[in-house]
Amino acid sequence: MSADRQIRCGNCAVAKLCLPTGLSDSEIGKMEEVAEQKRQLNTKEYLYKAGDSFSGLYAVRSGSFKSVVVAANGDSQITSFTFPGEILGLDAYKGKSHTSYAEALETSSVCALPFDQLESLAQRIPALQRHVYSIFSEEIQQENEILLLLGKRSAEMRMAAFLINLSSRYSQRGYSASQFHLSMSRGDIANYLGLTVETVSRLLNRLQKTGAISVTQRQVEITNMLALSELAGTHCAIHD
Amino acid sequence: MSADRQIRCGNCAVAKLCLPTGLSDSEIGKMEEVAEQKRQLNTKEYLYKAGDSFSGLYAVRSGSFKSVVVAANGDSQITSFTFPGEILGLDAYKGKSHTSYAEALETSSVCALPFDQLESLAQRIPALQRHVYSIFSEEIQQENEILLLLGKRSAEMRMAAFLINLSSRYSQRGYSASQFHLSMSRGDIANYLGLTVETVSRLLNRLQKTGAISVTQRQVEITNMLALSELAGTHCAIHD
DNA sequence: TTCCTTGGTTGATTTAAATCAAAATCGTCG
DNA sequence: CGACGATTTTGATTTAAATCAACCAAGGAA
Repeated sequence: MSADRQIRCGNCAVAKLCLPTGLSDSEIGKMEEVAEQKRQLNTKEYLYKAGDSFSGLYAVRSGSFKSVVVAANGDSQITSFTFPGEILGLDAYKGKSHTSYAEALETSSVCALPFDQLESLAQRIPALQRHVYSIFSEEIQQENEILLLLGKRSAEMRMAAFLINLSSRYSQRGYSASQFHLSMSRGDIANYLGLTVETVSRLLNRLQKTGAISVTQRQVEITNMLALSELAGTHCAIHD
Repeated sequence: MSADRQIRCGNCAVAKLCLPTGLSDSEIGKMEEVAEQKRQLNTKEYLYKAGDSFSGLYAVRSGSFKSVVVAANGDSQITSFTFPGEILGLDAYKGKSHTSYAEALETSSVCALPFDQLESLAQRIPALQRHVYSIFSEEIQQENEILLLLGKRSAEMRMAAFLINLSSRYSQRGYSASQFHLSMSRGDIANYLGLTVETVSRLLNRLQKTGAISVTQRQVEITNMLALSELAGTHCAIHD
């Protein structure tokens, strides 16, 4: 357990994403006391399952996850993919148990942030408090965007928007915006976008034929970002 | 301004929904100091518009609202309907400006909760702090449910689930679970459910023909709740 | 009253994406 | 290595819901 706590937020690669800016060294030290290193997770391992009691939030250090809600009749919907520096488990605070499960898409590691400790630390560090609110608020914003995608967009627009979203998140993390590896299966993409695997496969093919992207298995290269964003309909239409 | 502050949470009909339980009288008093009465809004008036700077949250006292995100190309998606006792404006904390607009669906009134004051009060009243987290967390849970609806459900299932959702929210507020008035237009319902007006109209008609509901203009009566929930697919399928 | 406008319904037709079906490719494990 | 299962692709067919097109009813304004 003591070994588990060897967390150094100060030199963590993703701290700039999961910690508020402008914390003093001593405040970072307090944060490090709260954060616990969780075990590494292998592909398909669960970080938590639906119904698990809520203990706190998780900050992804490496790898990636999918969050899935399951309906009474068994069918499920991926509500988000989570990358390093992003936070998991926000749905569970109310009701004190998880309403979704989180599954590792590849070998991944997380920091556990026990909520009671985070809460009392945030009580004393206003910047942290505000950061916690920001995290919640950002999650809501993101879900609003997906709602827009699922409610109003064609299959092709969804696919294009999805790739652009991934691209910008990778580049935020210092990776290439134009070349990246999909950690999720075609089935996962389909589920997330409210489509079928077949449609996803065909769409990737079509986007490749039009020259917007180039796909080899799970390796994606965006070869024409402008074309892709026009397909996504995310650029401003008022220009002619 | 002084008149505007005549808020009495202590005897507000919806306080049990928007305040945490178990606050002392003096704590309720503090809350009343923070809450400002906002003007009444008429149908189609905006509580806030996209881009408005974030000042705080709003608790609906009476009436109802729709929250709408607008895409770059102009099309819009209703992300939620909000009823008395529920909270509006959660998307805006991060970034300090609203990413959606909120429009009154009927004559409505709200309490404004300036976030900086709410924040510092919550800092001193842990129960309130936890309540604020709960509100955020619940919002995320609700959006997850709609995501499931939009991603995986047929038009009929969406419609049935929508009516059941409204029914349970009305009954929570002490109104009839089986008879209620829709404050939103067919177009709003269609937009929210990712359908067209025509489809919504046809579906309501079909549900009426099967005997699950009875509709006259915006007045709805659920005549067979079991049938409706079977159509919604929300009941547990493991029973035969 | 009559003319508009807005909201809602109904019917015919089209189409995007699902479904059904099969083959190809990949990964991994004995 | 070969074989089995899982994932992905490709093709043919179906279908649920969108689109297109009238039409109707309820208010408001003139």
